[in-house]
Amino acid sequence: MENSQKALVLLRKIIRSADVQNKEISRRTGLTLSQFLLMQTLREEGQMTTGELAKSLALTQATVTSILDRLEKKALIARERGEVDKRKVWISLTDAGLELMKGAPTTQQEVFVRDFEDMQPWEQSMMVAGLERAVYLLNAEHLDASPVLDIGQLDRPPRTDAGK
Amino acid sequence: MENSQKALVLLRKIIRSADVQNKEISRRTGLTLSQFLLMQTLREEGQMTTGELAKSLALTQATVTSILDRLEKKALIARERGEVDKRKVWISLTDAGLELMKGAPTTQQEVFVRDFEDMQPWEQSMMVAGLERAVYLLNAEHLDASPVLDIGQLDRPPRTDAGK
DNA sequence: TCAAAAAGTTTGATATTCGAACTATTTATA
DNA sequence: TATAAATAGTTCGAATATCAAACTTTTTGA
Repeated sequence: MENSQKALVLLRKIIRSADVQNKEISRRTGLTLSQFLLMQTLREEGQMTTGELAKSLALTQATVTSILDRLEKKALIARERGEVDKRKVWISLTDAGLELMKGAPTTQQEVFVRDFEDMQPWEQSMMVAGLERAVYLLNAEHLDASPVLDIGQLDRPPRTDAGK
Repeated sequence: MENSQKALVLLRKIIRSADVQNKEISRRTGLTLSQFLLMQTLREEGQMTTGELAKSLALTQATVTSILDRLEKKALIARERGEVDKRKVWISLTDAGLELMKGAPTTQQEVFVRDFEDMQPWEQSMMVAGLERAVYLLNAEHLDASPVLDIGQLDRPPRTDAGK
């Protein structure tokens, strides 16, 4: 098999594996997968508008609105009409929402990290280098992604709305 | 940043990028995302049972049945009752289904392949090796959850219907 | 000033998704 | 060997997801 085909198959395996993980975690939190991914995005990015959420999740605004409706009913997110630009609606996690996401046990990732740290340094570097190269080819460097496991992310300074 | 955190960030970038791509592609084929992913799995794995599909996609059998219903109505997949084990139902792509998937040569993937082939052989090998290692780690953690047909097992032998 | 653009919601339609109950078949065991 | 348990798949009902199109409100640009 071509090397490029091998790489594509491996990438798809990574993606599928992540999908499985996300589904498991979302079930553990009592959320649907879409709700969980939306909450995860919010946790990473802080306050966002409906439109930004839609773009980040590759969904339409209408879809995001309907997911937000349900999360709001559960008091996991809050809507706030923009003050500068009154068309915008700023979404943020409530305390309950933050708590739920903090409690989302990323056991899977913990296992990944433990196994990773068992590898030889040269192996670690090789893997990171390989992944970096793949991300570059996928043109995905610009995508905003944080390591979900990193609890420190939770108290990232709130995004400044200024430039919006 | 820790190497392991770097790796997690890179993996998440790959996953988001793929999600966006998949949504684009599925729209182009006139399929929903779920239908597309199911067809993609079939194309990669060949003939599969409903249950194997469900496990591979991290869905319940009931869900897969309903997606299959719609794909069958469009004549993109075919069901065939197992001969050896009559409880099983073997799913395969029809010619039309194959054609549709062949015709979905994701532009993104073409770009990926072209760029990949521009790389030095040693770089190609490094990337494949890195990805392989990542897939291995991701698999290892999943093994305890579902011992049977694990997602993306590395060197799964080509499917033989005999023993089924 | 006012038409177009932008942000978000609503509506209506189809699809996804699950758990639970069901049928048919196979396997295990007493 | 009889039969209880397990396995494979479907059906059903209910909650969600998802989109396109139409709509409201607000901002921008000419």
